[in-house]
Amino acid sequence: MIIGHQARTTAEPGTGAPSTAELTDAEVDRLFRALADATRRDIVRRTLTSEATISELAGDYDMSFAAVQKHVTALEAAGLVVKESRGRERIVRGVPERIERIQDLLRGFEEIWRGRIGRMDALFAEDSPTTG
Amino acid sequence: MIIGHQARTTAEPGTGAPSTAELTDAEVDRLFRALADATRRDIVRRTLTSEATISELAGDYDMSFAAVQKHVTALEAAGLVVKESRGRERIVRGVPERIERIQDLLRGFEEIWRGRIGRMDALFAEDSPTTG
DNA sequence: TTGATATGCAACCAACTGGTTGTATGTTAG
DNA sequence: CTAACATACAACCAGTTGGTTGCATATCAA
Repeated sequence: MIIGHQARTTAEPGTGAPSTAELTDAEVDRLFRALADATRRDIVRRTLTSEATISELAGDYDMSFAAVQKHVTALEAAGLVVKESRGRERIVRGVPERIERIQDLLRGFEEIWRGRIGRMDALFAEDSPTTG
Repeated sequence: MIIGHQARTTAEPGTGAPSTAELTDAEVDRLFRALADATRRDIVRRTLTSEATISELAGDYDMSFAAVQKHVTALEAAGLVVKESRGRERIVRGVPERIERIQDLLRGFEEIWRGRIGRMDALFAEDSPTTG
């Protein structure tokens, strides 16, 4: 069906994480990979409800400060959180728009197979008049 | 907020991919990781619309048969596709329920921050009677 | 049986991940 | 200034990933 799927979307805007605009394959990769870790999912959940410093986050997981810091960096690269400097601290906040973006992506998948079902319905409709 | 987040759900049902039942952290990991690759996303898209053999899939990507085979194995382990034997061929089909499951997960995230907004609305409601 | 096709699987490899420790730098408190 | 705190970052390491090739096995076609 598709061979050059790695060059589907527009060029990379700079490996950053823009809020609007199409996502490149690499960005979608980063997005899903960032969520493929329970600690990172938990950090996202946490920072969606209330902001937290890296120290606060690090205090709640059974790993080093540096490890948590790297998780936050991965989430930031994926655009799932943003960091803001406040004095010597870094405030981490979840980015709901990014979650919605993933939902959009999956809705795309959903439409694909809904489309298949729709076609099946059409076939049934040719046989029986009231196939709901 | 949560420390023992790795032991939230029920025990693993056998590293398989059941259609119903709660997903363990490890299963969610596998699910997101499986989607963190453009080739695998493309295979899922393809097999959601129409089934395909491994050979057919392998023919469309610029990599070896074995590589595509491993991608399919990863997707199968994540429950995103199922394989069925038909003679010497293996028919690969996408599993829409699994996509829906991820949507459910993300909807959980959405509710978290919607909850925050809801609380903000409540605060505004105390000040002005017709906010929204 | 023979040959072509479709798959499965193991061994191998480079690159990446997810953790560690150590050190440097910037910021706040006395 | 000095000490404590918060962060950044580099180096290191074991395990995983994503690709390869080669070989074994099963099925289909003559």
